[in-house]
Amino acid sequence: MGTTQAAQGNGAAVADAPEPKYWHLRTVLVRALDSEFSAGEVLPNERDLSARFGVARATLRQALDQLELEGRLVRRRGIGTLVAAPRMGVPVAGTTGRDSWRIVDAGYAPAPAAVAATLGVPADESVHAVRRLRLMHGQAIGAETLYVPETVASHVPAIFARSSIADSSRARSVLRQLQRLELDGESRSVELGVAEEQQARLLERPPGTPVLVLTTRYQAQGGTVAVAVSTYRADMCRLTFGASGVVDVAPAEPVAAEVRTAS
Amino acid sequence: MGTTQAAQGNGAAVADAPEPKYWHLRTVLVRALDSEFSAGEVLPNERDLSARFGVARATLRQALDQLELEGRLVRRRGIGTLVAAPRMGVPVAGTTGRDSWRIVDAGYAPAPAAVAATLGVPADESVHAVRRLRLMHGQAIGAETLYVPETVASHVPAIFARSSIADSSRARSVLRQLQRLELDGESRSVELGVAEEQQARLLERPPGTPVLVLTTRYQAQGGTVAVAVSTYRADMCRLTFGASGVVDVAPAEPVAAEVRTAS
DNA sequence: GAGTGGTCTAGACCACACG
DNA sequence: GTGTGGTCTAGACCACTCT
Repeated sequence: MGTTQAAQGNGAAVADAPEPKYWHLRTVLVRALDSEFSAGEVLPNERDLSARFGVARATLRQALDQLELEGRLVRRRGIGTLVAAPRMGVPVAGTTGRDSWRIVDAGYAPAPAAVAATLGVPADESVHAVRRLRLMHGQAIGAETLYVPETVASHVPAIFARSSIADSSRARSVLRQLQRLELDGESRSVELGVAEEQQARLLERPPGTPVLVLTTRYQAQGGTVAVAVSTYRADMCRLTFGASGVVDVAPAEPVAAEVRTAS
Repeated sequence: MGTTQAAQGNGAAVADAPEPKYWHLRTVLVRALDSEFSAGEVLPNERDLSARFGVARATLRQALDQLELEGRLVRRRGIGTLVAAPRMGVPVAGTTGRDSWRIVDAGYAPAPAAVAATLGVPADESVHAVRRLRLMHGQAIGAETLYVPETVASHVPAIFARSSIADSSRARSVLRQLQRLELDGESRSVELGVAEEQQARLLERPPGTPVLVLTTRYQAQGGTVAVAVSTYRADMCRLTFGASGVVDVAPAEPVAAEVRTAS
């Protein structure tokens, strides 16, 4: 090494698979985290770490980015980089379950196009929208917006019925009516997304934070009577489905299972 | 701008929320993608784009990283950056469903600690492991490893019974026996992960690719008789649950729903 | 003020796919 | 060879938190 470049400096395997430095670093750090650190501990700062490993800070950060995506690190501006606690198992309730939710606000406005289509209402028709936060251990881990057409939640007090006043009276009223419905069931989907400004603020994270987007369609009378779009912090949550909403035992972390593949 | 620095150059909002350049760029690009591009189109190359927007290439790439995480872009080395097709709805079958799976191989080896614990077998005890690929439209979208204790799949032909020979005979035998079981149900969980070398190879993606990790616990006779760990490409998949495994209509993309929040 | 992570730059080389 | 994305560097400033 002489010039300015670096790219695949390649410290370990000599000439096989040009493993990127940041990926190798990640592997090293994973091992260190597993053996020498426990949740809540503070890592050395990025400048020290990058010096210790002989890489540029940007490269080190690329490795830390990965680990943060995996939920193994938490970085706090002005504080440092901490070892994250294991992900929480977040039950996805069989019904509009009885968990710790905190109502944020509610309104009456046109739903996003995709939601309107699912609900089978005209694209520009206003619906009730309830926004709430999901809490766990006093932590905001998810933000949800629940969309309910007026035809479903028709008994909203007259004061709110067609206004766009936002408060928790409307929210409570809408939720109550939804719970009273005889639901045929729910269908759900999960995908990866990033938090936009609004969600990011609710989750107390910067915009762009990866989130698990859970979309729930509440079915009744042969149609979809409500849609909920929830965004859960991908770094902290493991969404759990299934008959029992109980705490689950296995974190299922070792993705790269070793399976003997030859004689 | 005169010196070398840049940081919060802040092109738009003058003095309000110091929005990072890359985030602003992302917003601009999202709009462009929505209005001026369609799936499969090739974007201008990164050097041109960064010049056009007056930012460093690294900054542009930060914006593209976000869009790729959201599954809106696909970057192919040596080719270019393409507009991604909308995510596929991937049904998570109610049972060991009849989808397009391709058996990769199978083996007999100790399961990862977490899996062993869930199965209720000693940590060092060998279990059957079947690895298969999930295909959709001829595309590999997920890789799964299924762990079945020997006590459950006991009728494996003698030739494979306790050897570590890996082939599809063992795989088929194990799958057949699992399907014949009377299952009480399955419980599942979904979390975000990154593909390690092995999975990455199967999914034809570089290591570190974000994946949705789906863990399925098959219940029978009051216990867990098998565990499957599946990793799905997070950029291409939307995992769908629910009574009907049918194609779903609403992509639920607009996460940042606009809810009137004041008078 | 000192220390931390977050953002940004300018320039370089590498690995890959194509003609 | 040419063009593309992928990796890496060295150095800088910004925003935040704590003392």
